[in-house]
Amino acid sequence: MSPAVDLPCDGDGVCMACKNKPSELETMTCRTCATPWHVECLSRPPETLALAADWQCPDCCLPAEGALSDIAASGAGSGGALEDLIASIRAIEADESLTEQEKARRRQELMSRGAGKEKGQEEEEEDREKQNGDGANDVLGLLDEKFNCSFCMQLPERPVTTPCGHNFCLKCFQKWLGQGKHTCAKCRAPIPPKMVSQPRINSALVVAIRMAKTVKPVPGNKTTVYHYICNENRPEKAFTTERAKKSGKANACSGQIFVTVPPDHFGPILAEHDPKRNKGVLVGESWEDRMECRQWGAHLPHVAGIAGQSGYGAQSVALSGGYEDDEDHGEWFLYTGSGGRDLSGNKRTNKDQSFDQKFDKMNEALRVSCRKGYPVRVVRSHKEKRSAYAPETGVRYDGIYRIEKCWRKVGIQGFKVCRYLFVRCDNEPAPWTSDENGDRPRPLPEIKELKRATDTTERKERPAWDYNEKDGWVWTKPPPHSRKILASGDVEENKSGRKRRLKSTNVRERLLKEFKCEICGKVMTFPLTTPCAHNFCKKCLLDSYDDQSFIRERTSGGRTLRAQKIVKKCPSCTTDISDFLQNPQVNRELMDLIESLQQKIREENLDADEEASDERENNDEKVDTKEKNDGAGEEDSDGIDAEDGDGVGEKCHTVGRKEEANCFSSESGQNLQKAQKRLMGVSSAE
DNA sequence: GAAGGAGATATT
DNA sequence: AATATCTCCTTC
Repeated sequence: MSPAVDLPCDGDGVCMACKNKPSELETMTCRTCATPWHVECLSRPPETLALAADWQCPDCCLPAEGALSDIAASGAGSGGALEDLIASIRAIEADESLTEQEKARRRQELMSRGAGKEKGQEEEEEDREKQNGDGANDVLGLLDEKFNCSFCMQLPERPVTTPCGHNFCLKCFQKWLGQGKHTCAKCRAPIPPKMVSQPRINSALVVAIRMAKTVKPVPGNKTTVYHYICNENRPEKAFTTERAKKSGKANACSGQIFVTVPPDHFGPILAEHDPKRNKGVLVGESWEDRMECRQWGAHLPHVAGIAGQSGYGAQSVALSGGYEDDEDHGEWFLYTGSGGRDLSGNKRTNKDQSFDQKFDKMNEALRVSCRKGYPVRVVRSHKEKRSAYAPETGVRYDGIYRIEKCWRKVGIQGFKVCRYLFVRCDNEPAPWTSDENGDRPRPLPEIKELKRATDTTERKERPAWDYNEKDGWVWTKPPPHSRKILASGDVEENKSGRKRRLKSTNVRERLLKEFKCEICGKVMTFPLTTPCAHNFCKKCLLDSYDDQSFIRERTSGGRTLRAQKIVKKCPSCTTDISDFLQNPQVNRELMDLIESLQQKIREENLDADEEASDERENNDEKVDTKEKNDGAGEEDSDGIDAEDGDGVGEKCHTVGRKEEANCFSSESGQNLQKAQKRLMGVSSAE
């Protein structure tokens, strides 16, 4: 429609004009908007090398139609505005502390700010940004940057969707149109005249974005995916921060956590938790040091020997020779609790005990694992020099143990220490044995020191991790539900967490409802947004026109008349969308969002199913929990959480205990199927 | 060359 | 604040 419009390169570096991918030498980058352009396809390439170095693209430079001048004209209006703006942009460019991405963001911000903004609007903008930051982005983690308006880099306030399926703020869009641009700023597809003169707000998006912005950050769920994503931006190896480098000191930063288990995951780390290798953490696997061991989730704390939470349980321990009372017999060992040492000041290596250990903190966590019969992962470090079972180098995963008993005794140094009897109970043989089978239940060793023991605790209930002839060592009840709802750094892990979570579930489901096709009423598949801002499944919309042709041939008395365009009204209004229907483009951003939402909901349903099982377990235990009040203050009852399952768990209540114990692992598979079916019910539009 | 001081780091 | 570490650096 327009003569020789200059086109830049797209995100993949392909020139939108000639469709070739020019080499770096053949492209020029605009100094203002940092967009690459194919030099050969420019209608007016720079004449000299000097000009090329300081080149501005056609979108940014031409005084008559350039964005900058328009902004200057429509903005402050004063003569110096343009110069000011350019000076500001140069300043951003020159700022070496900014990343390229940050520079681009600031440039965009400046451009949109320059365009005649009233006072107070900036503040509003900041608020909005804030909300984007800890609201939408964190809440759902779904309305991420790819959904932002490409002009202002924010979630669209009044979103409009082009027929080519791209979303922008109305204001930004209109500003763009005001510059005489009648093509999509993202893909350069032409924008129909009707939309130019009267852009429509996509109200489905409005509601969705508003909802996302108004909810507070929610703890995600404990799904593996979540924990994985949290670590994506870390390097693969442990690293040294700039700060540490400066002082020439330690390399104590952990690299990525590769496994997708929550930090308080009990038991083996299975293949399903290991997206990287898909094999899980195997017995005998070893790592260079505690940092690397941490990355594979076998034992997370990089200093402490016990991983656990008082009142909840301990997930893993490390044997590294820190306590001289330890006694290692391979298949069983006596472990000493932590504490009792004065490490104040800089006495990090102080091995001298100066006070009694108590069953608190980590020691209490171990005691909980003892009472419940939880599986505890054990790693041995080369630093354990007195044990024949310790590895020569590095840190090795030796499998699952159970704590059969714990007590206190007076240790070698004369102060009381907490003691734990660990007995191996893994389906895989230990790294030091030539036996090809895993452990079988074995009689407890005779412990001489038990005679002088105090505060002895033995397990009274059925262990959560136990042996049966058919399956070996398995969970006899659902593993404790992860309390690590948020990623590291979370401090708000309490009862209110559950409320917010409940809300978030609803929000996600409501969000999905917002994305209903206006024809089939189900969540859209391949969503189309018409220029009149109505949303449909691609299939629904295309199917609703019997006559697939766009032009009607007319004849009159043997004479061919001018062909007549067939009017195709939008199913939701009277607008003729026949032009749009010729080449309807799926709103990919919207589709991605919908898919993410569905994925989240599916995971949450799975989660809810598990929680329902948790509750059932709790009910069973209610009788004997009375005597235990340990950690009551900080432990929020799992039973409350279970209500999240919106009735999903109901059915499970009819399942007998015995069956449930045996088929626990297959149960989750069934849940997956159930969840998938539910989801299909919502989303299948075909 | 070994031992230990000191600073960094992550989790409770 | 504590912790069953890691590293670089200094001291013996």
